[in-house]
Amino acid sequence: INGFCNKGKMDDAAKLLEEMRGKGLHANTVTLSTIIKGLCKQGWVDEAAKLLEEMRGSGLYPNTVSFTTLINGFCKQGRMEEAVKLLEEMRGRGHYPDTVTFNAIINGFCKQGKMVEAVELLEGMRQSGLYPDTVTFTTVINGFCKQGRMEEAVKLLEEMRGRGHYPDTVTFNAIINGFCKQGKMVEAVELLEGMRQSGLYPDTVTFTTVINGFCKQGRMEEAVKLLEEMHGNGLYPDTVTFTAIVSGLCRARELDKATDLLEKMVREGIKPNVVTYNTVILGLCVVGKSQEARRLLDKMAVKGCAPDIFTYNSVLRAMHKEGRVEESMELFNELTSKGYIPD
RNA sequence: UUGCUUAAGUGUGAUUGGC
Repeated sequence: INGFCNKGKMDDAAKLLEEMRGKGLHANTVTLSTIIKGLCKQGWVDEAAKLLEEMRGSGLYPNTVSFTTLINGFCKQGRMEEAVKLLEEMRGRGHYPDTVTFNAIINGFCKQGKMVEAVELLEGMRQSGLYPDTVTFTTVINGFCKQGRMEEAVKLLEEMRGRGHYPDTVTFNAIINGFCKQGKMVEAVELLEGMRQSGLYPDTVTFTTVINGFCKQGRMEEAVKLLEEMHGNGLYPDTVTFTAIVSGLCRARELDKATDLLEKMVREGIKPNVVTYNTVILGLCVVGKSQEARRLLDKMAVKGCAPDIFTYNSVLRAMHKEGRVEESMELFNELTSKGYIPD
């Protein structure tokens, strides 16, 4: 059931649940939490909340994990008031929030850019007898990074160390990304090379972050050099890594190299996903090759990668720019008939 | 009864040319 829920296949999960019942097996708290998570992942948070509510008095009790999962679901939708209300409710029902619960809420505030609330909660956890952990600090550090407040991010990194918490690779990745987004590649590379001194190893995300930083500055040679360095570190580029470079090549108007790289990654057994295709399609559109873009849109579908509204928008806009009104009308009809909602 | 094992929750990277 967890496997299906993680893949978003709620129908299959329901079938298994049904099969369980048929065999006289009872769902338990873990089953309940698993299904709540599955519903939330689909964006069906209200259904998840209803499910938790309905389980009252059914002998199937939600616990701290169940509540936290649902709280995280609300947070992911930016529904912070409801998340906080649920926090109160679980307390009222005798379930104590733990560090994971707070981390979910703190992340929710960070994603809304509400750093005051996030820091307040980080400091206020103690009053609930809870201690922030590496995830808590990383969450808030990332929040500062996303706002470009790098001084505060670094200050918090030092503070967590002072409090005896060790940053991990994810913490560094967040900070490195912050510097990259500010165009401060010197600092980013320094951290990439310096993290070993903290006993930490860069991973695929670290390299991809810095590679993307170089790509965004049009420094493709340095990006490719880093890509090659990965192997020496026992790391392999993944779909995201390749997409970052493909995007850089598109930006640099090197469409031939971008399409070559797309084919190369397939040969190396790394599957392009919808973002990768969108990147190349947008690249083609921008240089006025809407027909080639259209062909690639059809091809991705054949390869089992469904286009999304982003894909269609790129091609539609390019067709209009090129004065291909009929083709764009045709494509528009196609997307609506396939059930896509124009945005 | 005791022990072991397994299953659920939180943080980081890629596509978003108005010029």
